[in-house]
Amino acid sequence: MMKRPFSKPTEAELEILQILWQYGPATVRQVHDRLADSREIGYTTTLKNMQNMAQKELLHRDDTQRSHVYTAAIRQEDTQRMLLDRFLATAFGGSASRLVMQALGHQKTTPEELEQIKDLIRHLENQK
Amino acid sequence: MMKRPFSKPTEAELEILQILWQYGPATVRQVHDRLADSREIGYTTTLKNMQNMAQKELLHRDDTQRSHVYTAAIRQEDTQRMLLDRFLATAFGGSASRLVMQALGHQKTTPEELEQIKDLIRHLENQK
DNA sequence: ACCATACTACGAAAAAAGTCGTAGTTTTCT
DNA sequence: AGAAAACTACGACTTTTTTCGTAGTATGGT
Repeated sequence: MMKRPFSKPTEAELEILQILWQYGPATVRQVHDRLADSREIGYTTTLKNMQNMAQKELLHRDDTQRSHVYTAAIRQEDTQRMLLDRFLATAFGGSASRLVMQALGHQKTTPEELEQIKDLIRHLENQK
Repeated sequence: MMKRPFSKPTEAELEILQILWQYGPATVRQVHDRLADSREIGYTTTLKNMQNMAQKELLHRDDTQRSHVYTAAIRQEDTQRMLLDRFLATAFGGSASRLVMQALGHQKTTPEELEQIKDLIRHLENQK
């Protein structure tokens, strides 16, 4: 069963997806207000972007209400994987471990998270 | 001492940096030939990109020879860190461990690399 | 009912990124 | 020397992404 590929979201689109993933279905107004918290941006810009995204099927739209309600149409995990593959190739020349080292070394990671990662590594080592 | 910030390289620029980081100083021709291995692209496109990059100070240029020799002007580590920070924020909502898990789970990583990562984790756990 | 406010639709401008053709020089080859 | 090949400079065109103004319609308050 072949999944239909989805187009790569642009950066502006990712910002919006991020919000929808985090808060669930939302109106343009709600998304826009969040966006506007972090940067200067016009309402119609957000609107247009979300309309485009619905057209590209990055979002679903419920227009039974006057204020349309949008939902992410692609899963966060799938999207992140796709982006990661790309990023790995273009920014890290494909070296996953190099990326991991850099990510772990730089960011503050909680002990719990480190545990999780160790579990995963153990798992990887055992299978094979 | 404040380091001067450098502008974010575009994707095309990253491709070029990648090559220069890997092979060291090179001419446009050399870089272009490598690029052309992986995709269709005109010579003057590569030239123009590298000229632009020199102007932006992403590359240094030695023009004492007829074929100018270019060198990466920014360090691979610094660049990757900057890109990673950005990427982490926009694609993974800032969760480093989530990214790491995804990267390790998906890509094939060699046992040696896993060892390296384990070392790093041990190190992180001990300090604090 | 009237006015202010809130929405959507849509086109188009602005900005950013990528691509390449042409012209003019220098170098190499025969 | 003369022709062919290799380079750089530079402008311009194309495509992609982002941004927003304007117009039109619905809603809510008084």
